[in-house]
Amino acid sequence: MYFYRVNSNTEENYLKAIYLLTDGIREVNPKDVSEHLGVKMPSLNSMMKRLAEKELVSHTSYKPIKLTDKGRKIAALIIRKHRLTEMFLVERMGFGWEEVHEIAEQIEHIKSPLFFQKMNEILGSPKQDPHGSPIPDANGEVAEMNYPKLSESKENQKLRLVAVNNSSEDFLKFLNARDISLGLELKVLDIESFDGSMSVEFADQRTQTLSQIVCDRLLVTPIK
Amino acid sequence: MYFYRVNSNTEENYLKAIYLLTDGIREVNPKDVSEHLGVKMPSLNSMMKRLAEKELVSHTSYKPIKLTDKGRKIAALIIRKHRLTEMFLVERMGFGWEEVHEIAEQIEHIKSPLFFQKMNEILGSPKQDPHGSPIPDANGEVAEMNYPKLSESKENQKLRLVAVNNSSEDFLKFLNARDISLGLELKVLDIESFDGSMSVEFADQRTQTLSQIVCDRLLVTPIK
DNA sequence: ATAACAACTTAGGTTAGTCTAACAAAAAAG
DNA sequence: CTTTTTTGTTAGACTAACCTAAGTTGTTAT
Ligand SMILES: [Mn+2]
Ligand SMILES: [Mn+2]
Ligand SMILES: [Mn+2]
Ligand SMILES: [Mn+2]
Repeated sequence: MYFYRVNSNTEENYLKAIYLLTDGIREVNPKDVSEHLGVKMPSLNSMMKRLAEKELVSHTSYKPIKLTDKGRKIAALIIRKHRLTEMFLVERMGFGWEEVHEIAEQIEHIKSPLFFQKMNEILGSPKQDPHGSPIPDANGEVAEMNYPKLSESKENQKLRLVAVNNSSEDFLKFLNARDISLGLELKVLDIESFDGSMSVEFADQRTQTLSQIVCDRLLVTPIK
Repeated sequence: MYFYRVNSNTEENYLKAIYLLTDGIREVNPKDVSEHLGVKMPSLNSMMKRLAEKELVSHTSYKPIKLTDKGRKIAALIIRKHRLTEMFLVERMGFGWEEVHEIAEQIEHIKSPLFFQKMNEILGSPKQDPHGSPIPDANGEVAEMNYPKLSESKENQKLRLVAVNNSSEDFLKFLNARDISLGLELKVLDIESFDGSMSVEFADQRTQTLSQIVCDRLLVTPIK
């Protein structure tokens, strides 16, 4: 019978960062992780030693970082808790999708399997979070959805907005102000070749021009 | 314009412990606080220095400890978050009253005023937690309810169970097993003078004998 | 009043998690 | 193929939160 070693919140945040930068499976350069977390390289470096010691990451000097199977599973389960929380906050507590990330960043570390089990039941085992990101299952398995960006679409294509790439409050408020939310149907009318901006028509006939930066952050799926 | 200094989870736990041992206003001996928190005296001692430095407690060497007004308010607001959380877990997430304390112990430290505001709204500004303890208001003011213990009641008195003194999982499971929950009406039939145990009759005619230890933990109010 | 004991404080050590400064390796530029 | 720049590592310092061991103060018991 093994003892279940609990990781600190900080360790969990490092694991999650690596997961998000690698989809769990690729490698990532230390610098990118340190920037993602907002810590300096020596902090990253000593944490990698600890996590390597615990066999949650594999890392040899001057080489990129990768999660081990064990590390990947732990990270996926933290992300599961994060996304379940976001869904719960939106669906059961009346939060807007732009308000939930910071709170979920904290609640994901709550030590209580039952708490997240209850959330999951209440929500009916949701498969996506409020931003369209997939929720890993209770074993840490993720159904990878590889939706294309709106910016990669062609003219006249009819699309449905299924996820956003970026959950920053500013960006989501920008979308709110324009009544752009998940599930929205749209058609690409025109693509400006010199700046990559797109004119799109929404289901309710509204027409808007979206900058390339915005189009890069909207994930879509073709319809009809 | 003042900057709002955030306290660490640990600092919050110390403040809360002192509050619970003093009702916010009395003094308490360092030893009692250290035992309540499960830390050794030197840990308590150095934390008292920090909190005194921050003007949240007043403490001079070899004297008992007291919260300052500032410290009392902060502590009451943490207790508010704790009890709101317990209520939310029971009322909106289907937890039993015996399951919520440990989770609330963690969630009380979540940094998000909006999160607790939403909880409060959803619950309709509850005045008590699932164990009958009063929930401080948003200014940290508490309506002190001084319910007597069942053990202090006289024979033939009709009573309603309004709170429990102790929220340990074991005790609450003991009550669950006997279908004893808040609101239950009961009558004291008989008091054993040599061990302080009581025979009580519940509203549904069931009759039980409760040990003094149990009767000490049940808070009641007279009816009719 | 003095001894014994419990409560409290001080000194100093540990681990987690961060940082800056200095150095080493790898990658990019010339 | 050097030189420069960027990336990564090591060393060492700092704070928060804990501990043990040793000494002090205050309180009870004789
Ligand atoms: Mn998020
Ligand atoms: Mn987090
Ligand atoms: Mn509680
Ligand atoms: Mn707590």
